[in-house]
Amino acid sequence: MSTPASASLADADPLLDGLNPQQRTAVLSRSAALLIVAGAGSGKTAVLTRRVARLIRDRELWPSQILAITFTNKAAAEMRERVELLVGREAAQGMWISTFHSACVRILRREAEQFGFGAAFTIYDSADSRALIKRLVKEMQADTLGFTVSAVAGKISRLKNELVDAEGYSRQLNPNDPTEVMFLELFRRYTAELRRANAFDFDDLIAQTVYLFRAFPKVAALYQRRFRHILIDEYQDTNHAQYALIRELTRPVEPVHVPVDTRVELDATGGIPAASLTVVGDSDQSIYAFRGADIRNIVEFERDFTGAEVVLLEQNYRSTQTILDAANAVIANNFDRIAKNLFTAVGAGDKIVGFTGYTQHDEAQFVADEIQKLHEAGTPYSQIAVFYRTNAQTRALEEIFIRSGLPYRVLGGTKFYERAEIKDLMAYLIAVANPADGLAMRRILNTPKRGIGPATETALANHADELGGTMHDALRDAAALGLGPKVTAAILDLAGLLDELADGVTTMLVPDVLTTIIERTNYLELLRGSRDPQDEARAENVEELVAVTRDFQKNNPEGRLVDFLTEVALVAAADDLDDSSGTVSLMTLHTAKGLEYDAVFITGVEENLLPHQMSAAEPGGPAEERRLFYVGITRARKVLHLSLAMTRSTFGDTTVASPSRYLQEIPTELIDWRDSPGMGARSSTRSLGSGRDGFRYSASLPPAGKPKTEWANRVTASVRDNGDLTLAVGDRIRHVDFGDGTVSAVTGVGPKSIAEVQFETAGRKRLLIKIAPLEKL
DNA sequence: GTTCCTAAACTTTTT
DNA sequence: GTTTAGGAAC
Repeated sequence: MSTPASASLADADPLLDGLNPQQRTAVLSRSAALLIVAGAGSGKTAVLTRRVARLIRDRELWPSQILAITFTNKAAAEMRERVELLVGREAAQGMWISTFHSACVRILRREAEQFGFGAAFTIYDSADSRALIKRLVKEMQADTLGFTVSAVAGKISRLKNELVDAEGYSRQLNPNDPTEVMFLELFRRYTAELRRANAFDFDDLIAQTVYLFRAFPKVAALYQRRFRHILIDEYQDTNHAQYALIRELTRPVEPVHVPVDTRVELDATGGIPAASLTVVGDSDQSIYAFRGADIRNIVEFERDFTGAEVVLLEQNYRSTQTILDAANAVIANNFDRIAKNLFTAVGAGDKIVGFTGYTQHDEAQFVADEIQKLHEAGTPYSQIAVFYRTNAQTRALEEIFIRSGLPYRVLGGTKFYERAEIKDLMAYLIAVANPADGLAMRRILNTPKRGIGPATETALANHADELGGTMHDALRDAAALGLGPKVTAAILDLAGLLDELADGVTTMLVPDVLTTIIERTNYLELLRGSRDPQDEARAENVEELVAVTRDFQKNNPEGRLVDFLTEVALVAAADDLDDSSGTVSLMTLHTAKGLEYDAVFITGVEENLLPHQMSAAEPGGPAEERRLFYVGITRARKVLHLSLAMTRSTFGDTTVASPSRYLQEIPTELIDWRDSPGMGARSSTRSLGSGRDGFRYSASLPPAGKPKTEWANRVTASVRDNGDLTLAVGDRIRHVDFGDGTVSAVTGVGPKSIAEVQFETAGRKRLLIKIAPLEKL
C-alpha cells in the first residue's frame, strides 16, 4: 500500500503509515456514526484494524468496550490477529470480534435463563429445522393444502428475519384463508417445539436476542453500557433483524440503568450516551438478498443515524487495471447504484483469458492445464482459486483435478458434519448436553440398531408427555411402559449411558465424552465389522471426528461440551480455509466474498447458470447475479480466467448452453479468447447473438445423441484402478485421451504417485498413476 | 423391526 | 446421474 506522503504530524504515527487521505479520514473520524463505503480491494481491513488499534493504543476506551462484527469467523480471527500485531496481544484482550451469530450465542448463553431457556441450548441448523418442520407438516397433514417443507421453512425464516413471530403473524393474517391459518398453526407449533427442546434455530439467534433486549431493558442496558464502540463489516449484507440488533445496542442508557460507580462519561440527563457506530460496506457487493439482506440498511444509513459521516474508498490496491476495467464495465449495467469507479496505480497487467469448452469436462481440463502452467511459472497453488455458481459444478472439476494430480480443496459444499455417521454422534453429544432436545434423542434412539422402532418411539414420546418431562425422563422410566424385556433393557442401557455422561459434562474433556459414547455403543466396531464397503470410509470419518474434538480441546483447554457444540454449529464454509495448505481452492462465488487470490478462474459463465435460472423470476435477481459476478472478478489480483462450456449435463441429460449476458458487458479488447483444444480446426465464423466477437456458437454442435468420444479431452465416467502399476522416467505409455507419451518425471509415493508425461500430440500432463486411463507399453 | 428394491426428486447461493 | 424416501418382503 503506497500513497503520496503528505507532510503532516500524523506521518509520525505508524498506525497511519502508508494510508491514503480517505483511509486516514476513516481511521481518525470520531463521528458518532461513520459509514465507510469501501470498494472491492480498497484496503478496508487495514482501515478497520488501524481504527481499532488507535482506539486501544490512545486509551480512548478499553478493548472490552469494543464490539466488532465480521461476516465469517475466519474474518474475525484475522482481524483479531492483525489488531494484536499492531498493539500487542495483551493490549487487545477482551475485545469482542465475531460474527452476528457468535456474538448473539454468547449473549444468549449468559442470559437464556432470563426468558425460559437453559444455558445449554442447542443450535438447530437448517437440516434440523427442516426435520422438525417435516414432522409437523406430517402431523398436521398440511401437505394436503399444498405445503412443502422447504416452503414452510423458507417462510418462517423470512418472517424471523423481519422480526415477525407467530403472534405477530396472527395479527396480520386473513382468518378466512385456510392456508394462512394452517401456516400460523405450523409456525406456532414450530416455535413451541423449539422452546420445549431448549433450542434456537439460526434465525432465532439474532431475533431472540433482539426480543430479549426489548423485553428486558435492564439486560439491554448491560450491553449498551459495555460496548462503547461498535463496528460492523459487510454492512450491505445485514438483514432487518441484524439492523434492529444494532439499533438496540446503540441506544443511550437511561439514567435509571446507570450504576453509581460507573466510570463512563455521562450526558446532561445523567444517562450514558449512545455507543459510536462504524459500518463498512459496498452496495455493489450485496449478494445475500435471498437470506433477507436489505440493501436499504446501507443506502439509508445517513438518514437512520443523523449526523453520520461518510467516507469513500475508491482506490484499489489489489487488482490490475485490466481486471478493474472489466469489473467496472460489468457493474455499470446495474442502474440503481451510486456511480463508483475503482482505479489502481498497479498498471494494466495481463489480459483476461477466456475459454469456451465443448463440455464441462473440456472446460475443467482447461482449468487444470492453466493451473499447471501457472504453477510452473511460479504461482503457488494456495494463490489460485476456482469459483462457480452452484456446488454441483464441483464434480467435473474434481474429476479432472484428481486425475491430473492437482492438490485442491473444496470449501463448503457437502460438509463433513452433514454425513450420517457424524450427525449420529453429534446427536449423542447434543443429547448429553441438552436432555430436552427431542430431535437429537429421536435420532440416537435406534442408532445403532437396538430394536427400538417407530412404535416404541411414539410410546416413549407419549410417556414423556404424560410425565410432563423430557424424552430422557421417559427413557429412565421405560419399565413402566410394559414393553418386551429386550427392548426395555436396551432403553434403560441408553438412559444409563446418557445419565452417566450428563453427570460428568462439566468436568469431562470433550474427546473423552465422545470416545465413551463410541465405546459404549460399539459404534466403530459395528462399522468395522460391516460388509458394506462404504462403512470403512464412515469409520474413518468417525475417527476424524475424534481428532476434531482433540484439536478443539488443545486449542480450548477450558472448553467443555457446550462450547464444542457451539463452535461446530457456527463454522462457515470459508472458516476452515487453511492458507498454509498449499492447495488450489474451489468454492462458490458466495463463499469467495472477502477473499483474494493471485489467479482466479470463474467457471460456467453461461446463461441460466450465471445469472442462474432461478434468479430470473425474483425481483432484483439478475442485478444481484451481476453483483455476484462482480464480486468474483474483483477477487483476482493478477490474472483472471473466464470459462464456459457449450453443453452442460445436468440430471444426466445434456443441454446446450449459451454464453452469459455478462460476458458481452466486458470490453472485447480486455479478453483474450482461446479455442477449445478438443474442437479440431478453428472456424472463421465466431459470433454471439448480439454480434459481438468472442465466442464459438452452437452452430458447430454435434447432433444430439452422438457419442462424445471424438473429442480429445473426453473424460471417462468411471474411475479406473491400475492397482500397483509403477512407472519410471523414460517409460513409454499410452493414454486413452492423450495418446502415446514418455514419462519425464515421477513424484509422490504409493497410491498418490504422479507421473509427468510428455505426450507426442497433447503436450505435457501430470497424471495420478493409480487411476489415469493409461497402459504401459 | 429390518432389509432391500424401486421410484422420484434433485440444484441457487448460507449463517 | 445420484441420492433419498417409501413401500414391499422377509
